[in-house]
Amino acid sequence: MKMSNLFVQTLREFPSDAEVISHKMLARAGYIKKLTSGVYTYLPLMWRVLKKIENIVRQEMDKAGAQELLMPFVQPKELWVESGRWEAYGKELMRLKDRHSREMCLGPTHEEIITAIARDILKSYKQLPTNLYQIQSKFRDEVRPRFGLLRGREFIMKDAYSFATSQEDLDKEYQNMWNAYTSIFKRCGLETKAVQSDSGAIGGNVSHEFMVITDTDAGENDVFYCDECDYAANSNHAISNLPPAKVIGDWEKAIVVDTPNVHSIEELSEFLNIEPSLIVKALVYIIDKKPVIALIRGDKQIEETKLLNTVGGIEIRIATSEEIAEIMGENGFNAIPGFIGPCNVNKKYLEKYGENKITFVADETVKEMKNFVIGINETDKHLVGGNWGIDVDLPETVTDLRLVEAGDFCPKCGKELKVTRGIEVGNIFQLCTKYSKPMNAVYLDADGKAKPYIMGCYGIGISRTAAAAVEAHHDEWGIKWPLAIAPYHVNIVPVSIQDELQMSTAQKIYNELLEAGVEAVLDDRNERPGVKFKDSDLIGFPFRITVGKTITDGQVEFVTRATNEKISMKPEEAVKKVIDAVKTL
RNA sequence: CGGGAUGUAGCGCAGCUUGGUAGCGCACAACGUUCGGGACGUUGGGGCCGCAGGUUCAAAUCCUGUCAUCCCGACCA
Repeated sequence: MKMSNLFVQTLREFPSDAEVISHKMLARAGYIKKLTSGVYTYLPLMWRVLKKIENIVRQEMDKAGAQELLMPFVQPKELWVESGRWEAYGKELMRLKDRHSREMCLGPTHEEIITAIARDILKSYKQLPTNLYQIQSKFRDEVRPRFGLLRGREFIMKDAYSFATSQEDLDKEYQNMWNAYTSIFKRCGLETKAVQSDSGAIGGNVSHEFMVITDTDAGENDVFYCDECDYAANSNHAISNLPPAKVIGDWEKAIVVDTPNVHSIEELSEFLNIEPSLIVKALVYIIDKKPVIALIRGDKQIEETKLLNTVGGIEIRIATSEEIAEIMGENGFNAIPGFIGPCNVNKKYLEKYGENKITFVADETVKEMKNFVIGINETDKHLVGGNWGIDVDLPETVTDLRLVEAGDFCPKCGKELKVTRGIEVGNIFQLCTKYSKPMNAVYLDADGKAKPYIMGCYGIGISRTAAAAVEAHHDEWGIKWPLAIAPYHVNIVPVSIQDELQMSTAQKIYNELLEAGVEAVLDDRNERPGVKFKDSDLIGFPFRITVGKTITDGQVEFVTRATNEKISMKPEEAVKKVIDAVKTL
């Protein structure tokens, strides 16, 4: 490709609406153009990168025995009603109506469709196991799209779905996909860590996310990991053992004390001069419009995903002061946050809301607490020296709701956990019968009985992987693409196109590389050398061959973008170096 | 959905306080001088100043509404 023909416009400045480095770089280097919030055009350079990632994914998926197909992007409501997700998926599902007022949606993922296809075709255990995948644009109407390609609304995804007759076969396929993913990301030049995660709206039991580790804002997930063993988990799923803390108070018996204007755990611990770990913290949440009060040890935080899963809800948020007053405010109690508690709750307002009555849940940390401090739903008062079963009833539901912190102990080996940020580029789920059962997707087993498929699903964000690669590989001058996913392998830059020897040598190098199957660009523009070098660095060609004045001595300059190392050598050596590097792919 | 901000040429911005019919840099086109890390000069093309109302002789500028975009929070494959 001649640079003069390449459809690209690099910018002198970063666009003002870009926040993270991958977005800034890709926009400035002419890879992407925003159409509307969270929706981007992939310009020719970007499309080449995406196709390369797709091809790596395709090769590894095919090698792993999966078969590619392509499902429709627009989907009918009926299938989503069958799976129960027309209600459950929430506002992220982009819904629309056709001219007959039939309700449809844009595919955010394809479990419903693939399950419907499978049940029509996979009738016998003899056809199983099998794994089907596609690479396609998805649409999710994100509340707040941001970070360019990292969290767009429209994005390209590879999604695979496996069908098996047993948990053993699912386990096998899960491991098979795990291995394929490891190869895929490695080939893309990305270091990833597989971490345990919550399965979210997709549902199911076991799941792992493949994270590109990056300690920047672009990493939207907190990952807890252990250096000593292989434990690693997303914060929404991580568990830990706690360092010792004081959980038994010094009070002889339970008494109510005045705690005027004390609204937070911090203030309360200061006021009473005690450890926060002696206080039972009560937080009022609204989950799917119903009030939920969650109890946890005062020095710990609630992990909302865990709470949501415990209650079985979809939408979660902290209640407003007004709502707390509405829900809890009775008997002269102002219901100011800070004095809420599970005890002393008037039966009247437990029942007042009918189906929306208050649910109480507790984190495991509170169970072991004794002689503790707790809110009793009375303004400016707390109970000290309280005990479960005597002064306060422990909620029926006691489970892990706690957000892990760095410094907690690894649940596997007991060493201290560390935290880092990660970009999720892939995930694998064991769905089991989550979709096959409600959708009545069954096969006939050897014993002649109809059984639901044991399913798994496996996703890779193609466009997100490209952005993550930029996050991982760049410097102040621009992108440093890994060779395997770079839009072109090499850029050949004659310093002056007026110089006949420079130009003819560059042209010769270019021709030789093209003939060898190398993806080369010849910068034949009548620009000053500085412009060409800046563009070359910004666009991120893995190699640059500069043909300048030293060509009179038979030398060209060979630049490796990854290290910015420059070496003087003969043209034929430079050609060989590029060909050799490309051969390793 | 809460809080904050911004919409003026492809990109980055000024002009708005104090209304008088739009400007700068980059990019683009032409010519000339340049030519190893984003050159310089001259000339030129490109804007319903987000949109709709209102006030006014006159609105990019003041008022109201609306839409869009971005940031923080909330939420999240």
